[in-house]
Amino acid sequence: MIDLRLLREDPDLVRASQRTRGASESAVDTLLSADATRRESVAAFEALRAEQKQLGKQMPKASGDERAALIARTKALSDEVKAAEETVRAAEAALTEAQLAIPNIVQEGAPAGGEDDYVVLREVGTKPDLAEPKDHLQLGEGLGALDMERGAKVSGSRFYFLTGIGAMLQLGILQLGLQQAVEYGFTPVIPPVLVKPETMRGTGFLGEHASEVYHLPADDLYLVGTSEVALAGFHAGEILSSLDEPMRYAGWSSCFRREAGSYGKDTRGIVRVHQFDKVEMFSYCRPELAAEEHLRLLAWEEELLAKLELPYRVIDVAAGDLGSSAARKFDCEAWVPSQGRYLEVTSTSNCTTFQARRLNVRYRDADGKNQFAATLNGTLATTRMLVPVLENHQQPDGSVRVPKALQPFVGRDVLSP
RNA sequence: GGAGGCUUCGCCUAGUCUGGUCUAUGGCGCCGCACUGCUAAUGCGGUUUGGGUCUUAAAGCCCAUCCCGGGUUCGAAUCCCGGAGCCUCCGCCA
Repeated sequence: MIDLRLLREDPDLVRASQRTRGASESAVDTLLSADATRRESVAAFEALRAEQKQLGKQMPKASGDERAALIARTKALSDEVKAAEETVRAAEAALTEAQLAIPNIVQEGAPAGGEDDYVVLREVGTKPDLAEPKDHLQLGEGLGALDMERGAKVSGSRFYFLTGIGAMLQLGILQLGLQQAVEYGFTPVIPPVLVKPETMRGTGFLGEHASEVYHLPADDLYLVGTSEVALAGFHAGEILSSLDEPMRYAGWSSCFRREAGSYGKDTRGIVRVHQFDKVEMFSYCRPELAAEEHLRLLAWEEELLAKLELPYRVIDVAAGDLGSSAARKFDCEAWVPSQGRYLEVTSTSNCTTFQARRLNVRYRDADGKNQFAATLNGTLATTRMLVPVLENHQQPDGSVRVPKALQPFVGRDVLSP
């Protein structure tokens, strides 16, 4: 959620942000008035409550008629206090609702507009020259690495088995990612993948993404769509004693997504699936350092893509496509020869203090004051990377060259049928 | 699954039976100051968090906060109900 103080001081900044996203400007005025209403109701309640406490103090000393009069007075006051409290509660609920309706303030420099208004920052690597590229599914099946049919038999569409060399390849990619993260000082984490509603809500995934999330009603738990959820919740409600250096975590987990509303989209192979594995970078840092930390996460993502020897491009995602928590987002898209297009394989978001405000993650600054931390996340390695890895490194005979960095994990330099 | 115990301002802890003087005790830690010819000891002071109000700002004042949510009451850390977490024992499973 956005900072109400900032909103009061500079509502035009928020309006401008809404404009770049193509989102509602009137929501800003709704929030402003909800804020004013809440403060009025709080003041009214507190005045009554102060009187009640004042009179309550006289009670033990009073006796006889005086006491009877006091009780009569405070009895009436008691009802007024309860009513005022109820008003405050309603005002607070209205405020929260209005506050949740406004997404994070877009970082300066992010392109305005919608999904197609991204800006390509750079293209890296050389696309392979393939006469008739096979797609990852053909290659994967040919290698005995991927079994979609049995995935569907056992669990339904968008489920799959990674078998033999496919399993090794995926583990290799993930381990390569985790190893790199550890080298750069990340704390590796294997988090729970089932989380409580408050954790899911705190990270913002029960808003516009609610239909994407698996819910287990018997236990009222949610399956995470990314370990970002658990890593963001890790320090929820805490005051971090020092944040001079960013606190960096690398979460390794399975991820679950319902992919509701994507029927007919990316139905072939493992591009879009209900369950996959991912190593996710997550960083808590001081807000003023968030922008540079964001670039660092992006650089680490690119470093991994380079190790996988993939051609890719980096895009600066347009404001309208950021999602509610991000102020800025960069995607790395790997080249997919069979489709002749780039495919998103990693994504890094700077959530500034938006997510931390909801999760109540703070740190003590140099003056000893508590401030909300900034949170950032970025994909390091994921199942989806199997697609460009198989396709870009394929050879005419259907074998696949293993990138050097993966060879120690996979145990061979060429995968053949 | 059953029974019991616990949860207090960073940590430990008093207070809960017997509701008001709890504006929550003490210790440890931490911060500041004083003193001593150095970082030790001692003394004094400060030290939950959030919100409101006022202010250029600070201070001040007010409200909330004793795991969470309800209730009883003029008044709840304290009594009642529900829930969560932790611990112990029993059962079950491994």
